[in-house]
Amino acid sequence: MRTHRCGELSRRHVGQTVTLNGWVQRRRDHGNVIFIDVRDRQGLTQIVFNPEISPAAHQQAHVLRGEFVVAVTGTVALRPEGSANPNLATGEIEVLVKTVEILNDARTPPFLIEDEGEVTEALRLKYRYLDLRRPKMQRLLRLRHEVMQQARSFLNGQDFLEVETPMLTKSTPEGARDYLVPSRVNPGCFYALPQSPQLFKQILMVSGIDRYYQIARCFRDEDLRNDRQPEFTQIDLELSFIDREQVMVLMEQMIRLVFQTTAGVELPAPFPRMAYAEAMGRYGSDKPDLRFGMPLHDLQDFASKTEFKVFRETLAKGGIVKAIVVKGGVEISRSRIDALGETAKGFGAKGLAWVKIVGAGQLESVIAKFLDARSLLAAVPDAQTGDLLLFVADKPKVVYDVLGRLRLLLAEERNLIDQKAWRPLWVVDFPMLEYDEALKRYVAIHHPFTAPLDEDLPLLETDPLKVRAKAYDLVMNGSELGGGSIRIHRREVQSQVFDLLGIGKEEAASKFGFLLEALEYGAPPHGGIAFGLDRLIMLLGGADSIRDVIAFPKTQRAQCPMTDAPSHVGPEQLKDLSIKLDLIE
RNA sequence: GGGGCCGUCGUUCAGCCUGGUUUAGGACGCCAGAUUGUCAAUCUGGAGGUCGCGGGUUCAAAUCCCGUCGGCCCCGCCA
Repeated sequence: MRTHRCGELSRRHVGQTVTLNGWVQRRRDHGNVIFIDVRDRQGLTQIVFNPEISPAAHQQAHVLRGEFVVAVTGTVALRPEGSANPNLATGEIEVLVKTVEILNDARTPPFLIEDEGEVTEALRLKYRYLDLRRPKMQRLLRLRHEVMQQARSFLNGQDFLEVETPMLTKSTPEGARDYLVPSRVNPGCFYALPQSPQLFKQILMVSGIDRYYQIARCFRDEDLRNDRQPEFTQIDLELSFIDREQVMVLMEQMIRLVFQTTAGVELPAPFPRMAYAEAMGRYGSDKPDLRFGMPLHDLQDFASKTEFKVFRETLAKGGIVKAIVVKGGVEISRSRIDALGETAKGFGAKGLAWVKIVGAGQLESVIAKFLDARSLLAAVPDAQTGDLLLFVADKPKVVYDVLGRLRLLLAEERNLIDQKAWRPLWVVDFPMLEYDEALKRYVAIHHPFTAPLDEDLPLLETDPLKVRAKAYDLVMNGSELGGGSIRIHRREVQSQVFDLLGIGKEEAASKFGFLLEALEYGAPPHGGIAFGLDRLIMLLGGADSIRDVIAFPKTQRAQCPMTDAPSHVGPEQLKDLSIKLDLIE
């Protein structure tokens, strides 16, 4: 079989007799001389069939077709003067074939195995094994492997133990919808596939594992998106006897190493930090994209003094007024601004006020007569002649959300994003709870095991919404790479939080009883974090869909076009599981 | 649950708005022949499509209407 890979031969090998195995990429038949590119994971090598070297092999070359699997043996030779191919790693040499063996033939593939020319994704997924032969997909799979290896090797070096946790586990309240698995030996009972190994990794801390990690598959039965699959992978870890500062410092090292070794990207040290309140106030997002400016400007003072009724009434009702500055935005047409207004309404705003600064102290706007140019420009020092200001007045949550999203949309539209920049950011001091109007109760922003800041502990009883958590998210270029927290390690605090979340004693006992009990047996202070591996690969590899970084992903309807999963099962299988179907039309 | 875009030879795209001039066209691929230096080889010739599916309007439907299936994007959802 093979002596070399298709990407490794160079002028060093000239004169050697080698055997290559691989797939026929392309055949160029010149009559007497036939060229074939043989491809494997490593690359391409041009092999030459010449009747003067081997009439038999030359004869056989006529039947070779794309994607045939071959073994070729021949001599490595320098290509003739002027015929080297500088675009090919092996372009200086070629293999003069003595013998060729067809290891397998192949049907004509439904699409070409090359990066050029996009093919419908449905077709790619049906023939995923062919799609994965394409260099782009090979590169992404390799990148994924390398990221995992770098993370593993870093964590191993830091004395972490890789421990596997169950896939068949217990359904938990809160969070996403669970994937359920019926239990045959316990009729009527169901396992849930883990949404994350959260509870187990905390238990492992109680077990004295001290430092745990796992490249963990997680399952969430929610609707899919461009960056969301029903099963995805986390680099999941947990540490004992640490505080959040130590976690962040350690994780920065890991992320910096991964970026450096797998993508050659040097990230700043240390990563900047930002409190949640500042992220929301300045960027309208808890995962701000720092590759461009366009911050939100606070207009409380200005709005309180203006004649514009909408602003004043919003303030009177406890709302806020903020604005973003679109540099050079006077050129934006009225119809485009109206469309932005519709977009803003789609995001939940009641409306979008706008002002064009057409000259020194000169405003152009339907509301210009209510506004004093001088005090507006004083309130928004960024704004200059030629700029467009967009205002939203509403409850804080709406203002942040709408302006935050407009900020991203406009940055994209106006090409303000530095595509080469890498801007990591730790977002810290998240609120622990928010109030869910629909459920009429508090819900955990991170999860119910997140510890409150020590100094905010008393607020748990007096003003729970003011309580900040020992949580941290790592954000890169506006997407969340990972998040974690220091956990509650004392039973009484955990019970208090469950009370606030409206999780009764009985429910807590039946759902998390094992964790609560474990906390009573000497649980060490602990905390951890989980990184979304798929999204990390997307960022590093420049992939525009999560499906491109997963070998066998699902379509938007959570189906696999290759295997046709999920599928119906026979009555015997259902009977074994004590399941009767009641399909709703 | 909701909104949007898309579906035409193996692939990809045009044609659709404004129904008939289309025997549904181009490129890539495929097949055959030619070809001794190509590497997205080239040249010549050829095969290949019930226009996703069903129904309707019409003298006439790829084209207009309704429904349906599938793909993608987004909102909701994703502690």
